[in-house]
Amino acid sequence: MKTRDKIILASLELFNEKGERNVTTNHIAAFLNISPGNLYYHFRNKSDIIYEIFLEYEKLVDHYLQIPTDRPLSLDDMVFYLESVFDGLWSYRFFHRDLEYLLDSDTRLRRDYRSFTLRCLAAIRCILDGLVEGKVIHLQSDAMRDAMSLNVWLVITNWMAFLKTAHAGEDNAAITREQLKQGIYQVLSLEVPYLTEAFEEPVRLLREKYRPDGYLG
Amino acid sequence: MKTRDKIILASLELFNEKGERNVTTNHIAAFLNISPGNLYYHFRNKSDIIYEIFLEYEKLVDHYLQIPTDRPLSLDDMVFYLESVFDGLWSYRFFHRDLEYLLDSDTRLRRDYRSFTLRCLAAIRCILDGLVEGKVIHLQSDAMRDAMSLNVWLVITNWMAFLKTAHAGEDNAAITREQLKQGIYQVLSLEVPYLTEAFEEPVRLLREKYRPDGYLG
DNA sequence: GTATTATTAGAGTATATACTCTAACACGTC
DNA sequence: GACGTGTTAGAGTATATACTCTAATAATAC
Repeated sequence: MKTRDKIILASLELFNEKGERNVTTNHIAAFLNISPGNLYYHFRNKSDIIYEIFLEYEKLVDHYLQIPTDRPLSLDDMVFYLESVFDGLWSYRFFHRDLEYLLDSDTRLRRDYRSFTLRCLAAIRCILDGLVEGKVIHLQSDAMRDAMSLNVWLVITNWMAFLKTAHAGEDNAAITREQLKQGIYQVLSLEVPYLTEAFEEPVRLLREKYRPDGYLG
Repeated sequence: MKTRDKIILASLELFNEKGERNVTTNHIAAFLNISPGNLYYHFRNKSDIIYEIFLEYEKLVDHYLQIPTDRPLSLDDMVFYLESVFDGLWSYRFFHRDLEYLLDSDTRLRRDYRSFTLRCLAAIRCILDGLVEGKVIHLQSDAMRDAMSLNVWLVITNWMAFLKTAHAGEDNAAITREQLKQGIYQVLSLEVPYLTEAFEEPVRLLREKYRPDGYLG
């Protein structure tokens, strides 16, 4: 593998594990057994590494959130989208942790992340529209669909942070991918009141599957 | 005013304005025209300042979230709680920004913040119960009330971060207290499907009042 | 093989950061 | 005015951080 790619991979791994703030360029170089000079040959600065990681994150999510608009959506479709998004969130979980700082120190990232957010919101809105068309949910008003989309986004992007703070464990509270997926339960809860009768039971079962098991304990 | 209190106040102001990560103890001392030695006479380290600020934040929110359980709650009650919580969020807005890092570097804060979160969740749950009793909303199942409480919490605590990222403005995007309050619109949206018929119109009007005016523009 | 370019090592630097230490000052008490 | 306690100044330090520079090595082209 090319050194440049190794740097990106190692950075992502270290960022996810320790948080971007706690990982210096020297750490990354040491982790890879390369010199700082080498690292800086491939990247002008730390921000550039982060930006590169963001581009991959963006690509991944954009890939998964290609919503077909020529057909209604099923419950399975929705589960697929949720699973995909939470997978992405897991793989790049460092990102939302220090988001504000990252955006403040890189205007390019700020611009791109903003449009990424808007794209995600639009995709969520599309999914809702598709689910309405597929008679999974009913959600008449346009404004309510928008409000709902945004709430879905807020719940998804905040779930990881909530887990980290609510977790009873030690400082080094290790959140698992499984626990993260329990955020799906919360998103499904948002949809419950809008379900058509036919889907009340299927979604009940689905939520059962993702139900958290006492993270508040 | 005592120097100790001045330090807390100045720290809060600088943290809110620039983010905790960008504010050093030397900055705080310089801002107050006192020496670093003086600052460290009053606080053993930066974490102690942050912890002290958290205690005030906690006290404020705990004060507002005293929910009477001996009577049903009205719509006005709910608006009061929402306004209060968002006010608190505004006054201590630096806190949620670097939350994970802060909790990682101070186990005492981690412990206390966790119990604070659980208390807030319990309070939200109480409010929902009170609103059901007051026939503002209907929400039968226990599990759904819990899920709803958590979603309310997730939306509230993530609203500020969302604004910061979605804001079209420059790097130094100045979010206003008014924009923050628009988060209330999102919380009210969560409740819409559960409203009793009598409260559909009042809440519609209320939401109108808080409706965002094109932050996505 | 030689010239050129891409890659790498590794020592080094300017700056910042959290924090310390000592001496002085303020202020009340007796 | 002497003593004690609480407060403050300000210089200083050990460490870390992001990043640079030069020279050497590998890869590629011709």
